[in-house]
Amino acid sequence: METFQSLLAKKLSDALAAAGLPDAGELTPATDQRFGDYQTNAALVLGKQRGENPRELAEKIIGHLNVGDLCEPPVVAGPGFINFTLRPGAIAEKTARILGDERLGVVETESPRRIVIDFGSPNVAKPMHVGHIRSTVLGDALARIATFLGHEVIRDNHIGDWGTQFGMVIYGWKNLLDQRALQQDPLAEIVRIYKETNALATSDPQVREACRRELVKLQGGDKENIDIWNECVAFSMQDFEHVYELLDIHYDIQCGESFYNDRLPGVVERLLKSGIAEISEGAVVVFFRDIPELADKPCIIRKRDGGFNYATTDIATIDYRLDDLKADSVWYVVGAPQTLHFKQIFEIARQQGYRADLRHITFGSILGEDRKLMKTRSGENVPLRGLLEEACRRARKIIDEKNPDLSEAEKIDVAQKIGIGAVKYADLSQYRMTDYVFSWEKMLSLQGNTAPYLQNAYVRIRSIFRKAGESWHRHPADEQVGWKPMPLQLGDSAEINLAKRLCQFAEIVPHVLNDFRPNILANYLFEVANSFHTFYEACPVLKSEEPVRGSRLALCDLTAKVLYRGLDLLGIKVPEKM
RNA sequence: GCGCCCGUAGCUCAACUGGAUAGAGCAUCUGACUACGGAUCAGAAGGUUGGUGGUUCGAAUCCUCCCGGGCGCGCCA
Repeated sequence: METFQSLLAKKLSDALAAAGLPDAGELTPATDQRFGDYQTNAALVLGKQRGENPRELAEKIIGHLNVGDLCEPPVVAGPGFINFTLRPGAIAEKTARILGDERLGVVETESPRRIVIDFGSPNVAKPMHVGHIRSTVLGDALARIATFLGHEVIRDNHIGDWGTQFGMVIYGWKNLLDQRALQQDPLAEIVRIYKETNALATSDPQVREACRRELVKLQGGDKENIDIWNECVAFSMQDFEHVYELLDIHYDIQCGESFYNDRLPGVVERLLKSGIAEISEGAVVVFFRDIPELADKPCIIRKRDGGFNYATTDIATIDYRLDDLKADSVWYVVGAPQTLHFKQIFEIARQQGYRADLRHITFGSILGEDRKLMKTRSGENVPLRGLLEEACRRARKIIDEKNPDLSEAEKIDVAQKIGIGAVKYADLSQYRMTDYVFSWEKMLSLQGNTAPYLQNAYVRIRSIFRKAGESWHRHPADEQVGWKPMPLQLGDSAEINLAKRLCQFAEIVPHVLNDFRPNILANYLFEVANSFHTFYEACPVLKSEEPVRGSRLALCDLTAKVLYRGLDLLGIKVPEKM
């Protein structure tokens, strides 16, 4: 199904051709309601190119525009914009058709790709903390949206389950472990011994050396150390799974760093053989002499002591994803501090001849109330699990106040949907590059541009349908077999605005992936909820007469569907009551 | 020192990638409750987009130089 935007873009293109003009400019939603619904700057661009008067060009283009079925007659405005205002009849017709479409008008991509999305990636022997929210929630939302648009998505959890920290964990396990504490709260005890060993190692060179030896034994396949490592990984995975269950985020594969161990020597060997890497000061290093930006920033892929580091692992990971998984594209949802690292390994991939689309999707840092960076290794981080449980507790408290009549089971379910939704939405509704100030109040506030506001709009609609009778009892997720689009009656400006908004869903969703910005979708959904509330105040639904009543119910129905689907694409659930 | 990112209303953030008079939400003020769920709605107030110079029909957006903040820069991940 074509969107208004794509329909008008085609008509514009036709008109330009008919006028003997080249394609130029773009057709976009109007920047302001006063300018109608859509606008094009084609005449401005052409005027500049050809040294002609833009307003005269605009008139000429309008003379060839054939949009009477969609719009009022287009008008020239300002320096030479052409403005389009949709006719209510066209909006009503489109709205009805979207209502009958399972995809709500969103067309699948014409060039589906296989995309590996690398997100989350917590470290073993450390609990997940607030710093993991952004990558996890953002990556999941992008995966959902890409899937909906017709791409084949592989969600990969690149767990940090290998590396020098295990020297310390194993040393601590052998020397500091408290068995009783391990049984009570395994991960907490592992974290404790890791932290204590870390402290010892910084002050005592002998401990540091002992940790290094444990690491070498682990890497050499020592049975005792491998067993300890396995246990630590298992305990950590249990903790991760609990968080993923709460978040309702699930992976297709979880190939952690250790998965690539036996591939590392081959990677280094191949890069040396092909001349991409060379030996420098005893280490194996890749230099980027031809790239000014990286010229003085070499990348070490084998340390002087023969050990591999995470650059080696990431190169092996790219090989695996492209050669074995046959990915066309890999998206790394990883914080901005690693920008240089990814530039390096992407460049190495390019030098090896890979032509896949590799993207580092960065995001800002999580800051504390003091506006300083929350440190990963400080040990003072807020555990993610506790944070999510706290969110649910706070949501529960509000539900108890606002809606005490719900059953206990409903309260538990609703509190989880609201609490988790609030945390996710807080992240997804803002531009990913800006730093995020962590704040309980901000995250859990149920006022304003928040998940609960959107959920409430949905709940109100569901409440209307509960009262409307049997024939309207379909759930928005249910299939609609045999739905016949019926003409809507759009009279009130609140109805027209809401309908236009709903038609834009198909324009917004694909746009999110242009720059990996779910906040565009979040803001759109907020506008939908806002338009709905305005409509809800201005236009009685159940009390109005047919055919207006049916038309308004249809509008409510589509609003519920758009909110349900839109929030689902963000990984946020909606309750039926709240 | 070099490189990357950021600076928008008192606060938290938008602005569909160069479009018209820069928009929301909190907070503040004024209205609307015998309510299709008020977790709402209508309205007011709030700005030299850090500063400067430039590019052009047009700049928060692009280029220059300053100011301020964050992050990174050979054997950690």
